[in-house]
Amino acid sequence: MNQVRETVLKSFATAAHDHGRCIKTALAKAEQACVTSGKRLTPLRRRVLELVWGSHEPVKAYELLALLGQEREQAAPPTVYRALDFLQDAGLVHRIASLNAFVGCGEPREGHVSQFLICTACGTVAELADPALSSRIADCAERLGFRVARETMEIEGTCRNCQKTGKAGDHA
Amino acid sequence: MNQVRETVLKSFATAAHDHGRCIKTALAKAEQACVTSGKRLTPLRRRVLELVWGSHEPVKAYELLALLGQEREQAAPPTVYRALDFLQDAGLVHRIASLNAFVGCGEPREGHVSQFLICTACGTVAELADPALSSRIADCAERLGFRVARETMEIEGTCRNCQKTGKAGDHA
DNA sequence: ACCACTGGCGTTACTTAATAACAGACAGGC
DNA sequence: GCCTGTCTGTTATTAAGTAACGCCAGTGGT
Ligand SMILES: [Zn+2]
Ligand SMILES: [Zn+2]
Ligand SMILES: [Zn+2]
Ligand SMILES: [Zn+2]
Repeated sequence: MNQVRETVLKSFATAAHDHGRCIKTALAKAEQACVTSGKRLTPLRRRVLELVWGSHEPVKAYELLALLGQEREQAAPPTVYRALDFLQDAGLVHRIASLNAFVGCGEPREGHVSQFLICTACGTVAELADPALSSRIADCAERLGFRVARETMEIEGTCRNCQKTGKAGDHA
Repeated sequence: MNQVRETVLKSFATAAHDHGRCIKTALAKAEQACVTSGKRLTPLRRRVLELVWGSHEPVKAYELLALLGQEREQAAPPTVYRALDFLQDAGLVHRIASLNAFVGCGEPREGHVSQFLICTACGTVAELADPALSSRIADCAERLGFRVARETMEIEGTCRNCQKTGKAGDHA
């Protein structure tokens, strides 16, 4: 049986981990990825990425906009959407379609699949990378003559912590 | 190996099938489902469902609104969103989150999973119902202590027809 | 017949999400 | 220095979805 890798390691592990480290390593990896791929991680883009990594909960574009607005005069929708577009293309953040929100990617590789577990109680999101799942999808598709280009998988439910603590909040 | 069922049978089969039949049987099933579950398929809801079934391509809420506006004076966003909410709850239509759009469900059962193949060339959507896929997801989740409530799976790519005809349109 | 309660719908107004289009700034290559 | 492309600022607009209020028809009890 294939081992499931949970890329956002701490996400469902402990509520109060050293999230500063998460942010720091994420930014370091991002810098690295951009250097090797020749993309420009400008201060604005870097800052937006940092804000996205503010937590392991998905962030809304207009929340980012508000945060940006606090620290610089000029901040309009295109400001944040352009940065997010770049970050998505670079594989540094993912968009969660079912939530209209964004999360940082713990393992930036361009064009990799996105499989997410979303806890509707605490709002936390964990990113999976299960090859068996992908290949099962490829199987289904192939049998119908369908060529897969991009997969969006967003699984809502309750994480271990929230099951224990009986939380039932509505981060739907 | 499990057999993959493609619930919207004609969707990727022939471009010009007898879609009138699709609509008719879909509406008949819907009536039936509502009767047995004690839900009220009012004229408005029925009409919206019919419009959703206008094709096998997902329909946007505001397109529906425009269509409704042609045939009745009174049509505001809540009109169509309320109907769509009802139809979703009844399992008669699905929302495709990655497209902000809606498609009719060929096999109305309340609360069943939604797995979609979306052709970015012709816009057509096919609904899968692969239990093996679901159980694989359940496996992954369980290993992380995650309890699954709802799964959203939206696979983009190219259908058999569009591969043959070399179409590359952008119904992204 | 009367009343109260409900669910469905019309209506207005608003929030949130995202994009278009144009202009200035700024860096790197020549 | 100057051209060129990319990044960003700015304004405006479209698309998507929701809140809140009130009307009315149907229902069910008294
Ligand atoms: Zn963290
Ligand atoms: Zn949780
Ligand atoms: Zn059809
Ligand atoms: Zn196609």
